[in-house]
Amino acid sequence: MASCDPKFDLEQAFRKGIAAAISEDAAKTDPQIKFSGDPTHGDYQCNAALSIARAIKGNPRDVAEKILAATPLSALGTAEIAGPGFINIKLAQSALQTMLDRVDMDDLGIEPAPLPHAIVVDLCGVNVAKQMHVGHLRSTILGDVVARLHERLGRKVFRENHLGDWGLPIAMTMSALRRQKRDLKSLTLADLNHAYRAAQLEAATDTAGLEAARTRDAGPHRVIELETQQESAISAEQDAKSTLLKLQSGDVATVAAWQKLIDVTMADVLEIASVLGVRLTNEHSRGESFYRDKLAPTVQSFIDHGLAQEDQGALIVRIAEQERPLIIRKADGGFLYATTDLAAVHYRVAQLHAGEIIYVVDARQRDHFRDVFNAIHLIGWNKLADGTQCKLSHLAFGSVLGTDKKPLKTRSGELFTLKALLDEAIQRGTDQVKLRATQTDSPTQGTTDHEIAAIGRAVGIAAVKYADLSGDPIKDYVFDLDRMIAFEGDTGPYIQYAHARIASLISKSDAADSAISNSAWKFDHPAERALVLAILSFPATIKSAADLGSPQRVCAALHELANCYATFYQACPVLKAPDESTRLARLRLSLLTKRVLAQGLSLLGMDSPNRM
RNA sequence: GCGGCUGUAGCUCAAUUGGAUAGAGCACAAGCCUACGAAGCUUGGGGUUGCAGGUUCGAGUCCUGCCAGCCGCGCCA
Repeated sequence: MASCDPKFDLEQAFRKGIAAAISEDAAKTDPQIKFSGDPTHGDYQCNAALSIARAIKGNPRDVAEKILAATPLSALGTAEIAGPGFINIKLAQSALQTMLDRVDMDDLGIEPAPLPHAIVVDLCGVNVAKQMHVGHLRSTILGDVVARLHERLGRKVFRENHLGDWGLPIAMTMSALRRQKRDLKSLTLADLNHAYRAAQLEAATDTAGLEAARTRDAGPHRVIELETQQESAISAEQDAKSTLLKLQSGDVATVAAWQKLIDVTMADVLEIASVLGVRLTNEHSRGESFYRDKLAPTVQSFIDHGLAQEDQGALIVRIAEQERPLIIRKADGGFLYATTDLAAVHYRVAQLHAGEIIYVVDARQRDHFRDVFNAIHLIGWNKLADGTQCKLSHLAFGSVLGTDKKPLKTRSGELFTLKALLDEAIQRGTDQVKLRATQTDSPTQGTTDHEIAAIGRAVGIAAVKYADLSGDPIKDYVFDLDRMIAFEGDTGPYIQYAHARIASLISKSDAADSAISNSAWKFDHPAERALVLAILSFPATIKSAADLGSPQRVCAALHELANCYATFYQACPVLKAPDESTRLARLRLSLLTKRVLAQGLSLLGMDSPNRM
């Protein structure tokens, strides 16, 4: 099967050239084929001559000459040497046509790249009783897109929603609810969230205050005052601990209440996932409680391997060259977050046969994951049955900040909920679609209310997701409602717009599909050529986006493609092309662009409506 | 104190992992709907890439040292 990737073909050719002109050794290094940003430099360039020249102490231009002379470019195109030793390549029309034929198939040139083992994507990670806020958007959609990319390449993916459904916080919430005498039957997530926050405040606030007062030698009156406040917190904590004990020992009423909290939380999570177009259902939920029976054996394994030791009553794992150990059992005998994560890795490798586990989790947990991964390596739980090693990676993302660069809060002091954001986005999207549908000459005129709602939703959601996915995940980002729900410029709706425009063009053309798909490729105008190159680079972008876990690459490629199309659309009349063969060729190019755009949007979990 | 991340146009972000003149969007200014959707296109202004060194044909990218901001740092998750 011919390749549809100019870069790949050029790499093959230049490797041969380098092997013949320099040495087999030199050919093993990257031939450094890059897409030319500047069309005056050709389509692609080979930058290998410069680094090879240094290695063999030769003159870069001479080296480039030699390499080029030995490179079997043949039908691929022509090349010339420029600057200090760049080899600029202009691809031949015939070669591009062959590649277009390859892309213009059912798989759009994206060939399967399966892996021997499954990939686990740990995403979403909400806590029971906590409402999803905008911070959860990132883990959920980043994880979903990473999963989609791997799935598209034919890889087995497990989406694991490592729900925070076990431990003291949930017990605190339960005991708070009981003390408030809440009827669990009519419980909403907002109530839960409220109780959760109240419980957190009760327990946390004044511990910190008291500590501070003591360490800073505050006056005795202040300390006593705080200690008095502390008493209620302590009694609340006692109550929570006894609730936790009941839960852990399987007390029927407590377990039933616990299940109720999970149900209420999950109903909301799954609804949001559905609105977001994220593939996440109940079957992907494997929360902390799933591992509860595996915690003691996990700790025992570390003891048996001689990796755990007691320290100040707690059980710790020492990690080389690191001052702070990883605590796997508390002095009171309880287990921690880290214990659960260790057990989860074990399960995922041993039972799910994961060749890679990708944790899509907040960057603040970096140290935690580093320690857990190190502990896993120590005990060897990353080894698969066939002897290969599971790769443990943390796809860390930054925090969501307000425009004042402080943690996001609304005026009331409540966190901005994810639901509120999505509702607003859908509302604005719908308003916009509705407005356009009433304008004369609008292609959406006569659209039913039902369709308008569907399109408005697609546009609004795409805007929000694109805003989050198009940047580097590691950076904190400033939450700006207007920016996240923008429909113009470098946005999701911009891509959708290019797609809808093409759909409208094709339907107006009255050309039979077969006539379009049987026409000959033709692209003489620079805008057409740029569009062709953008199409051809897409499959490789998908592969690298999957391997690097970078959805932003997909966004950038789609924006580039949509932008090339917009320029082409402006410069090259399609329906009123000068002659029939040009008309059909441009229709074919448009149709292929439409399919690639739809594919890209789908990988980002966005709809591609035909009208908007 | 120790460790990590970040610093690019007025604002929000890119930069094919060391390549040629650092690019987009927003905002601003000027054009383009009697050719197919103006959620669009074209053009313009706007930069000492936090600072100072270093490595080399070549640095926003790698190294060293500073500065600033954010985050993390034993029995919460």
